[in-house]
Amino acid sequence: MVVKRFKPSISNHSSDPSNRAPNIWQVAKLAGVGIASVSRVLSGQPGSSAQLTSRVLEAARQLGYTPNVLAQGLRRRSTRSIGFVGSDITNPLVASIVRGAESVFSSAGFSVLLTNSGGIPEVDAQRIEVLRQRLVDGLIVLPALEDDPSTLLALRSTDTPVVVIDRALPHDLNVHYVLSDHYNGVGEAARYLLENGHRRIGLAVGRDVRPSRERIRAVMDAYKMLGLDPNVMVDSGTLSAEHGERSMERFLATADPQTAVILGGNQLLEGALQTVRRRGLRLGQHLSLVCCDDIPLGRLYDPPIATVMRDAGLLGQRAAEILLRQIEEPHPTEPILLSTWFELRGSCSPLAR
Amino acid sequence: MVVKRFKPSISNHSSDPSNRAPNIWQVAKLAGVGIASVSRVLSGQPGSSAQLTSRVLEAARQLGYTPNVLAQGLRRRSTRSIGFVGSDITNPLVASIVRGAESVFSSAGFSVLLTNSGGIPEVDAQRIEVLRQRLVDGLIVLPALEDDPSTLLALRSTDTPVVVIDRALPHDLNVHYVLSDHYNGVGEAARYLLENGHRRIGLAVGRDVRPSRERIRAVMDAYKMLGLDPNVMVDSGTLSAEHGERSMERFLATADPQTAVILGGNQLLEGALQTVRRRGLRLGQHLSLVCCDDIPLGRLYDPPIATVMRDAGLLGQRAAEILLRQIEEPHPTEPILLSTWFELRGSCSPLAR
DNA sequence: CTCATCGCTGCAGTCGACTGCAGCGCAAAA
DNA sequence: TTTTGCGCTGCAGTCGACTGCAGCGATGAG
Repeated sequence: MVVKRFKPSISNHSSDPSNRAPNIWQVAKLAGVGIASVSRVLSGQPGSSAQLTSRVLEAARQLGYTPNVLAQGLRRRSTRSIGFVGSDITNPLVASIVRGAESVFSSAGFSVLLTNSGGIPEVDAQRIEVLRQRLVDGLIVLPALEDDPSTLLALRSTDTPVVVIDRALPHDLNVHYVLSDHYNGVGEAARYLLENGHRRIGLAVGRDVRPSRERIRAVMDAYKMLGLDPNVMVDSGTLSAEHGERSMERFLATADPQTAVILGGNQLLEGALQTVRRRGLRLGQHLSLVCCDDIPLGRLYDPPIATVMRDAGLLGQRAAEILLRQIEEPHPTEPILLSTWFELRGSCSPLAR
Repeated sequence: MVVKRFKPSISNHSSDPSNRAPNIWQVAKLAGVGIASVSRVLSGQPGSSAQLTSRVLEAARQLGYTPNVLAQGLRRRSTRSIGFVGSDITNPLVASIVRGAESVFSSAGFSVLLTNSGGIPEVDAQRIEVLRQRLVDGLIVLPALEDDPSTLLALRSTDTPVVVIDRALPHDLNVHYVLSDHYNGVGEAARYLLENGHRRIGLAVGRDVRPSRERIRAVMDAYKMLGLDPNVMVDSGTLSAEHGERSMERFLATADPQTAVILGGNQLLEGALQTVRRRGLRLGQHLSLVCCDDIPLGRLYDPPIATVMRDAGLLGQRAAEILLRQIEEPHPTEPILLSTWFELRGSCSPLAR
């Protein structure tokens, strides 16, 4: 007798059984069919007559039944959820990535667990661990550092597929990559500057992660490509307004000040502009400025900020697509490289001389 | 014999049992104690000797055991997860709210399921339904509309606590509120404008939701407060750059153009500035502009954009705190009202005349 | 009339943790 | 020595869905 399940529970468990969500047994009873049949119909398995199918669906509809995802997950060993680990959703770039990924996931019936690490590697690690415990079916990560032991350990002890965005982790990690081709866009920008007379370029970058390295390499190579001796002042730090402000000061405070500056990250822009304003400089006149990653008002700033653009939403979408494919069936993949491009705007101009 | 659990399974279930995560039985075996004791120790229930406790903890540590959240959730009827329903994480305001909420939740051991509706009420409803099926312990919602039947139906059929941010839903809904005091901040702004000679104020707002209504009321009341006849041109629509652009055109295209404009939402700013630029106007000179909700570059724009500010992160934090308290024990609450304030910047100035 | 086939049912075990209960061993108190 | 009590164990049932298996009734073919 299955009915025993519904006699008053011995346990003093919290909620009143009467207002509990309907379960599969109630559907089976109402439809006058077996539990196995309900399960098979609702999971879309073949081998049920049309009549059986419609009776089950009707009963489920009447009761407003939806399978309990916990029980389902326990049995099926999958939660149809994925975890996102990023520094800070407040960064428009990260927000766009999440947005792009979430739209792909939600149409595939997956939910996204969002976490923020504040750019602290240990927190990255801790969040990855939490998501592992939550049995997510996959992870999208944008770690603060590429070689932090705790982060790497956490990633290694995860056995779900992982897609890493815009970072290059040690080769022994079994992860998949979606990367931006910073080299290309920043190269374009640097070549524009060099071809227009600039010779001293300041480059502010974040910590030692792939985007920073690629940007440095791109600027260096631009000099070489044009047969010039590289003369780049690189200032690295953590991406923040303060760093932008400090870098800009450093670039301008030398005996031979830089005539052009490339900011490797939109978080630097606010601080850099602060300095520009404080010094009473006019962009595109006294100084050429390029920023990496678009910012809403960048195009409307006076002058508009020349920018190395990329499609952040696409980054998230691609990551989601790869992850879904990996969840379906794991297999090795080549890193995906998405383009960036230089958009010339008023903050950049030929060197007046 | 509990051991039978570990003989080769009859079912052809997918994953190899050998690399499965350890379960409570394995911990009990290794520690040489009973399952019940392991459970009690790990759930922090009293009545275990220090020795038992340490043996259990040691065994759990050795195996790298963490309780299976699905099994736990199934039994305990709670997932320690909450759902966030918002229009678009790409909006910096929403991002800050999520960030604020997430930090509170994660330190309480809760995870956040993020969804985006794109501002479409039916999608709001669908997302709420998905989250209900996922058995979230609570919801934070920022619905696109206040009276959409599908959204309201979805909210009504949810039996977890709900916190609504910046919206006023029908009274019969059993939800909790965290609101911004738009009336105050916009009122300040309007009074500043009126006291400085402006008489024709354009007000662009979003759809008919609480913030829009409060902003309209605030501007109207500002006129009355100063003994003036309200002369406000209100243009409502969906918050977007296009709407900002159109509104601004309308405000300026009349025989008696508005001399000051208040934008009820930062998404309008980009479009509005577009129009300003196209018409060759100088803010703070030919036209005074106030924007609601700060934008990163707003302060550095030339001229800086006067803004009705609010602490969006706090909005999220408060919502999270209320929700956690409701999850612990449901009880009625008063709406929480968080302040907004007017920050005068260069885009606003006394009417030259 | 018999036998095979088809469509379905009911059973029972499984996923992993939780918990009320009976009971046991040991130690201290009576 | 008996009693009491504490700390713990083992059992079994529970949460809800899934699934392999045996089997049953109806149908149609031989």
